[in-house]
Amino acid sequence: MNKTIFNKVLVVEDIDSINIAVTETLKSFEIANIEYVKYCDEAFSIFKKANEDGQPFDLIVTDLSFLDDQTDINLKSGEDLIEAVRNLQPSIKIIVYSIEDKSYRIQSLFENHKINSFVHKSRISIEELKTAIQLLSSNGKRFYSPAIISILEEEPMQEITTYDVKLLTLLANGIPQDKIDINFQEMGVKPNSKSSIEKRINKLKLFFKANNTIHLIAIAKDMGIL
Amino acid sequence: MNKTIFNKVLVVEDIDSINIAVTETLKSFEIANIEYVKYCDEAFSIFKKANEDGQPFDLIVTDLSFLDDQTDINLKSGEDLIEAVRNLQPSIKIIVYSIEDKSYRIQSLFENHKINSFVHKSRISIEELKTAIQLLSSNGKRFYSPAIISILEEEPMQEITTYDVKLLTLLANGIPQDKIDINFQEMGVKPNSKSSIEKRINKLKLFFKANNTIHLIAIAKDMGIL
DNA sequence: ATCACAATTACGGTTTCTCGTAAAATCCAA
DNA sequence: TTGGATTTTACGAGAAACCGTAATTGTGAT
Repeated sequence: MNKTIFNKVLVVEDIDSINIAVTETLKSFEIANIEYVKYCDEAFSIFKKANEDGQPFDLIVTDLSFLDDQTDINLKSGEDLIEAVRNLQPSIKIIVYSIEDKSYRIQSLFENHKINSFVHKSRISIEELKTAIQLLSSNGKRFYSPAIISILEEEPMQEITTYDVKLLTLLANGIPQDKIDINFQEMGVKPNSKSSIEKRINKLKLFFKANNTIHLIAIAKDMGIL
Repeated sequence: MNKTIFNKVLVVEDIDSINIAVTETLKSFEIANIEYVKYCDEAFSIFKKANEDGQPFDLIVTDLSFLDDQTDINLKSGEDLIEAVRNLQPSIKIIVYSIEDKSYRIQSLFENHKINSFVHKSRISIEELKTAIQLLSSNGKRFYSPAIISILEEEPMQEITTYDVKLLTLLANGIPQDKIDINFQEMGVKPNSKSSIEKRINKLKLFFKANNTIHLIAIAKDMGIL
């Protein structure tokens, strides 16, 4: 029992206490080769070497955010790592193990980064991690932490486009509303008149029930959009 | 060796993987009684009972932020728990083990909550946690994670008062600038004329190098002040 | 009590943002 | 291609925020 199809697993997690517990959990499965690292860049170089040596990993368990300890960092986040890894070896299975609970970001993980499972760091996350690995091994099925599923369902959030994110980002960076048209023109972003920008900000305020633009940016920050 | 003066320790940490690793670490010391919980409220009731039974804890290791899983939560954060515990048993030793890295919040922990040590969750935090316990046990000395010391030193941040935080909070909650005077009057906050509020916002914008109020709130959010 | 200095408040002109309306451009179906 | 609807852009009046200055109040030292 506890046998999986996985022979070689890479754990990417910076915080040592979590890294220890996850690695320990993996040992309860009969996995021949478990490696763990605390930096994305290190993870990618180990991954790349294994691939070139004909001994590729078949599962990665990774966090999303990492402390920046040192200079000269190439891959700054789990997203960056996942993208680099997927380019090199599209078939790799990826489980994200993270505290993230913003629907916007989690949806993006599945849609843009094609991750296989998302385990939410929580009071019962080690059990969920085991389940995720079992499911992925036995029939390749995805796993979402149940607590996350309800979050994904309750807020469609499809309303928010990349256009909105660019707009909100400029506002949050202190660009005055009536200078944003210039920025958008330079960036080649399409509806870029003062009027359109004004209207879009208004829609966003309605959507997020914000009293004014300041409130809007605060809400966007809270929701993890910015 | 590895002997400490601590006989009864309470670990308060919601994420199971971390909880496991911390508890395991404590077992490497010769501590007779280690208990661990995943909720602040549960922590306090256990703490209180131990105190009443004449078997009080002499050390608490706690996180700061907790997922809210359930309804009817009394103590919502590590700060709340620490305050409740300090009221009941002022002599208790408290180590905070957290990912927090905002100077504003950490300073407040030492100044307002009189914690004994702060261990920053990091790639080397388990070793630091051991050091913190040893130091506290042998000569009652504080421990700050070295990475945090540099953060505390580089930004004095004493400029930011509770008045500023109240002001920024109202702005972030969508209260228009020229209605804040009314709010402050109702709250009994002292300088509360439109003019003073305006001036204070201006100072904050200078201090944080913000182009406008929107930018200011975004920066405050990023720095963890809000 | 009085003076000097700082903090707080008041106020007016200017800029920026807001909101409604309407013209112009674009898109899509018949 | 044409008409109708939607999207984008333009504009102006009113509201809110910004900025400089000045009046008022408060505080501490003598």
